[in-house]
Amino acid sequence: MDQKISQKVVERLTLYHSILIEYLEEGIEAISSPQIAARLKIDDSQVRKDFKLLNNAGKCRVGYLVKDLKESIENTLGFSAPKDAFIIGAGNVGLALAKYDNFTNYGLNVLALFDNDPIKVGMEFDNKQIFHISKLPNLAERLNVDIVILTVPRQQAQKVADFAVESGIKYIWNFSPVILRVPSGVNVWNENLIASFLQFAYKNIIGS
Amino acid sequence: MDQKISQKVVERLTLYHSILIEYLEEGIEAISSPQIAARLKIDDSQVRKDFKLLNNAGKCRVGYLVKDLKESIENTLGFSAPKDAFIIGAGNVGLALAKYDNFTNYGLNVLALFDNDPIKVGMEFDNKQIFHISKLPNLAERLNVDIVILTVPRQQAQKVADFAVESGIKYIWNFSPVILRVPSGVNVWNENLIASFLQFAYKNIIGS
DNA sequence: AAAATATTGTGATTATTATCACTATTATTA
DNA sequence: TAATAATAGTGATAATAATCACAATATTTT
Repeated sequence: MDQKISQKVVERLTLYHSILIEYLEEGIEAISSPQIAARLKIDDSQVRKDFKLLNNAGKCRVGYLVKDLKESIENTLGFSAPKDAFIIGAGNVGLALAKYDNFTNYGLNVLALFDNDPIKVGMEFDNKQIFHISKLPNLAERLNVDIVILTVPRQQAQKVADFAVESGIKYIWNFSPVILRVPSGVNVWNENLIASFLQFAYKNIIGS
Repeated sequence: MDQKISQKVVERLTLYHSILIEYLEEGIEAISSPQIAARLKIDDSQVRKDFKLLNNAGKCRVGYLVKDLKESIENTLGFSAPKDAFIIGAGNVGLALAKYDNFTNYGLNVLALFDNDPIKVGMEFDNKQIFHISKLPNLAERLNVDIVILTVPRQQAQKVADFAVESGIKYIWNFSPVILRVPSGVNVWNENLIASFLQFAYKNIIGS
């Protein structure tokens, strides 16, 4: 599949999706590009061009069918292709994500958690067992998991990431505020909450 | 202050900052643009142009001073201008963020949490009290707080946001997967974790 | 001291992204 | 039925962002 859709567009697709859920719940069948654009404070032609990429045609004077559009976005973003993952780090963030069971509806199944704290190991959270980190290589191979959500403290992040890579992990969703060094072939996505707040603060509070 | 620095640059500044912390901890005094660029897999001239915006000069054949650069970024991003905030929603995500005490080092002080669950109200978490949501207007005014971190379930997000706005809140860091409707003058920053994962998955797993 | 090398700083170029302006179409209203 | 209005679709244009290329400079090596 050719990556014809840019990251910018993918980001907007997720925003459109949130709005479509709302419309669906309200029982509204059609939505127009100016309506969406107004909600997101963007240009309406942008919205139409994005939908064009999904091969989702609208109807003049009516708009787009909410149901079809939602399904188009879900197909494009891979909701229906379930991906199994582990969480490494059973701290507050790790546990919060483990209970975020909505993930499953979006194609992400968290199968288990890992930690090195003997008190946590053996416990269960939201039907997910917490294993000792040493069990990672074995379970990753047996369950064929190559995605981890990394929520360990900053100081341990690189070391744990190295271990995950040795265990065959190919995709790391990294919540530690660290730029991980990984070999080529391994993909990292950074979710730095503090950094995100700083961007918000700069845009709205400081830099204006 | 004129907003001379674009969001894209601000985003990179937060990434540079993570790397600078690492260098500082290792006791390395200088860092070069190619070093940073290699870590982030971006162009080195990009790094230099970003630093130029901070008025932070480098030295040929040596690079930039880690300490100075880090301070420049922190000044620009407002680390030293403390901002008080409330968390609304004492669920898993809310509690995880409340314990994320690193926030304080980055200029964000969480003063208290709010919830509508009578069991949670009155409890304390990481020295932060959980108040009933009805106390929000009063406390926001008394403590002069106009920033909230919204971590309530999707179904209640808009209603709670409306209430927060009525209470004088001007900045909402929104963790609910909902596009909030707010009056002009109120700023929303969306942190949709599921959407973020979908972007990651599309980029690396699906769309390639 | 001279040559080689690594690095900054930056103008020029290219690529990407967003906006504008307009036509075609379809539903609604007079 | 004709006029009006709202909307999709889209090429052209503008704005923004990233990359390239290279001169200037400082350090290191020979």
